[in-house]
Amino acid sequence: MLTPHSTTQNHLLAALPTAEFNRLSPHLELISMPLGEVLYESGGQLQHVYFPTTSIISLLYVLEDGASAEIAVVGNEGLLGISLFMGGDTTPSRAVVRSAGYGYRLNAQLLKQEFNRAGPVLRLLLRYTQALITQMTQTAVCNRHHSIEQQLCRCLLLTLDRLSSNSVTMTQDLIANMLGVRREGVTEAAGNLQRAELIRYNRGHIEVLDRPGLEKAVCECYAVVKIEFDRLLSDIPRVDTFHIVGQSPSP
Amino acid sequence: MLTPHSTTQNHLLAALPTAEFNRLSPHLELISMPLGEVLYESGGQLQHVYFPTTSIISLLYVLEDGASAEIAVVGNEGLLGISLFMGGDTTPSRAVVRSAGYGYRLNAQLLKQEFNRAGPVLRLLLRYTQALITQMTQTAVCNRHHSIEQQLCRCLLLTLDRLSSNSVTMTQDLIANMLGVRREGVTEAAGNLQRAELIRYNRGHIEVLDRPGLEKAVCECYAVVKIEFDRLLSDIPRVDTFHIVGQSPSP
DNA sequence: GCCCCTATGTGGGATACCGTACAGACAACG
DNA sequence: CGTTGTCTGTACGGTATCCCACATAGGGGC
Repeated sequence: MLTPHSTTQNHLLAALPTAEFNRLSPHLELISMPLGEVLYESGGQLQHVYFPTTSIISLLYVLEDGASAEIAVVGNEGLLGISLFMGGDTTPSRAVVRSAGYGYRLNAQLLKQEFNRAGPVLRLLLRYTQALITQMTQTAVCNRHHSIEQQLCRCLLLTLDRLSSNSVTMTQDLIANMLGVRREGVTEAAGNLQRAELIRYNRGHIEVLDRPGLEKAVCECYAVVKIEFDRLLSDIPRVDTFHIVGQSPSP
Repeated sequence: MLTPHSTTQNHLLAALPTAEFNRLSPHLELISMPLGEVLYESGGQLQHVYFPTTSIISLLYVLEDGASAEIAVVGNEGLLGISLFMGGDTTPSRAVVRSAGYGYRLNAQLLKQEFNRAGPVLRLLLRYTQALITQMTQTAVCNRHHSIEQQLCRCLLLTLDRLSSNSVTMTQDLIANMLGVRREGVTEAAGNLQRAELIRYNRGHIEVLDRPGLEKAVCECYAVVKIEFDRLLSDIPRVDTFHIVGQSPSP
């Protein structure tokens, strides 16, 4: 948290061409996102879009009976609020901060205006949306076919990719909500990973000891999504006036 | 199959403003889509987009080990090939004809050109994409939390909505592939529905006897998606020169 | 140091679904 | 009219996950 905040920490903002970035940047507000904060409620009108930098946001779908499942994750690689420019104005899902941190907020109208110029911003956002769709569909299949333990690995790796550290703050209860399973199921899976010395667990703090080991234990879904994100978003033009620091996507 | 074919049978085509429709219509090819035909393979380049009229297409995701799951359905309400204009050029999913019929095919480049005019076609297609995203996310949650029987009901209702008849041609094996479960699981669920006199089953032919009964047996997922489709696509402007025949979405 | 709350671990019974194997039944085709 | 292949029904054991109940343990406030 001592690192200075910069809009370039968000890959989409960093990928904006200079002209577009300069139009938007005066309106970007840095905000803090505490763990558990609800940024969008299901069905609510979107007033802002969010560009996470150090925070991670979970798109959760909640059923009538309270059961839930995570359908996608948004971190410093993306943006929260795609339904704004897709035309719906509302989302059918809830957005919850899943890892505390910071992000930039932008007024919904301003983003819409920029989108409607039908220039590079539109193309960039649609590409990102396409990548997000891949993540959602992969989640659908993963929910059907893979074990809790595999999904826990995926969940941890998705989190690691969006953080610079290898220690994660998430209770088993929170993870259970995201995976749409019981807390006890997570306890068991986490116990297995701990016995295999892949992670160390302690009251809401997970330390990843062996990332390559996690990558061996995870299902194919993780890599598929990662590769698709890279394919769709790695060749996007970067702003020419500075370089991206830290977590740039691996080639 | 004796009904004359018209582009207006596809709701998206019917919703195009006159000018846009006139630009595209000379290039629309009516094609027949036999059951089981693969229109897109996972990872393949898209040469055409498809506007189904009487056919129904399944977006299937196939895992490395051959296991599969349906992530969305496209019928006369939509279009197949969104990743074309979203920027990816390829899809990570397979598109299979799940109910034989007809549809119109359009050259990929022509659709892209029209999309890039950034006019009503772009807005219409993005709205449709948003609706499709809802369907995908709902499928993800449904896969996690609902029983095979509920999902079978959903599958049948999705099919009915896209056909004018109430008899469906699908083997239990095909359904099992789409739901991502064993064939025997479908046999059992279908047996239950048959004993409850909701459907009648016979070697690949399902006759729906009691649609209201199916709607009572299905999970919430069906209605959520339907409502969202209506919300996003019901108020789209229709072509002013003719009326839509048949299967218009119920209000 | 003590208390309470939250987080985690454990266990036993129920259930939904899977994997496999096989039997009957209908249709198409010779 | 029989053969063959496809489609459907059934049965049995195995397993992952669920549901419920309860035990344990660390941490913060007092």
